[in-house]
Amino acid sequence: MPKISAEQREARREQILAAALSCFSRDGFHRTTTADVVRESGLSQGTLYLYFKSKDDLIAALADDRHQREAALNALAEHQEDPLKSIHALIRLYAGRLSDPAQTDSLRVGLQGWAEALRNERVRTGVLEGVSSARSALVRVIRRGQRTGVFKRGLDATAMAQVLIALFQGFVLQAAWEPRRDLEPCFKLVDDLVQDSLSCSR
Amino acid sequence: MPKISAEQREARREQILAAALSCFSRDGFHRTTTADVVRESGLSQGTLYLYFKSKDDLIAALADDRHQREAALNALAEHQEDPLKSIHALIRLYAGRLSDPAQTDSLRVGLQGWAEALRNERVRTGVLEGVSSARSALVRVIRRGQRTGVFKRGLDATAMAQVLIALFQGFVLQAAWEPRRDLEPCFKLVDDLVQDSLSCSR
DNA sequence: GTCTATAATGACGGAGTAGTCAGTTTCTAT
DNA sequence: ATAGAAACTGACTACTCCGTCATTATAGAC
Repeated sequence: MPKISAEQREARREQILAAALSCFSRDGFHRTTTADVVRESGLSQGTLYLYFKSKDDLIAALADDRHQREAALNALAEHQEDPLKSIHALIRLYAGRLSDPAQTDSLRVGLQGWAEALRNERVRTGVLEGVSSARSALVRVIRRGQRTGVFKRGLDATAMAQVLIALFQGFVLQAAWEPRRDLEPCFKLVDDLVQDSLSCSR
Repeated sequence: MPKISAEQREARREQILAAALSCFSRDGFHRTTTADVVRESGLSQGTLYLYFKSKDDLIAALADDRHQREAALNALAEHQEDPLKSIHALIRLYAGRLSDPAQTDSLRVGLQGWAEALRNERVRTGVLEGVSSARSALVRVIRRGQRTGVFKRGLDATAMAQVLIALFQGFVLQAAWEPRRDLEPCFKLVDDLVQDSLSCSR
């Protein structure tokens, strides 16, 4: 029989992941040593390897966690009645994340992950799946708006979704580089642009 | 007296930088060893250190190079007469870069650099200066358009510039992750959106 | 309390890497 | 030719880091 409960086990895991997030945010994946993570977590070298197969596995686990959370968020915003409200809700949601000091570590590590996606197949798959599912969600919202006559018909929904995603990704970069920078005017402008370009009511 | 001319010296330097770009694109900054760069360049371990102080210095030099080139590009597009044409030219310029197979290494390494900017002060400064100068260039173009009455007056030029930059940055990510993906519909859409939201002619 | 399986520990080995430097080659001036 | 300086070489060093494993600690069964 297990010496610790499943909850305790999960808590240990989270403890390591939290330590790793903090270290990775500070020093990046590659300049962070497993010893750093161990020190930050308060555990021991060996224990790390009871919970993760390798350092790469730890990185991938962080990425998985992140994408799971993101998917949940996106799903949340999608289920508004008014399609225009859905999109505005998404914009507000991301705007909030970018300016929330509690999420800077996550932002910074996310950016590291984007670079890592170029070489690490598992991270790459996660990122692309994340983008792709966000895109389909947006496309569904836009198409629904077009069907119900709230949005202009002529618009290329896929392209529009992709543009919105690129926009958010760019803001993530800028927020990660300069947490102080106020992106609020930009979000305001995007709100207006979306209104103008999507909505039939001018 | 020097044994080789300044041109030869510069050529050697470029030779190393080219090798580094190729290696970094393939394996990332941190999984690339100096031995890799040396092998790819056809020189020797010691020679690398005759041209660069350290591996970090090599990375920073690549970043500097890049930003120099980018600044030149931006300046080029800025000096169109018609402000709207300036912006469209910039869009086409970036669109071209993203789909040019000869530039994938540069794209991929650029993304690495964006992550590196979080920790490496010199890279960070370069990136921020690059963004900032692109932004001011865009702002100048937009303001000029507003003065001459081609663009809507009410618009927040700074926010608009920042939005455009975020957009491009997002496209860079997507192009780096999926070189196959056709972003053309997106650029088309951006063209139209810019037209709609900036221009007074509808 | 004792026994056993599970969990945790941390010192260590082996692999790999950045940067150096004593020696070699090559260019130029004379 | 030859000297001497500049450029180049590559084996080597000192160091770091990941992952292991023999050992120790601990929780629960009885």
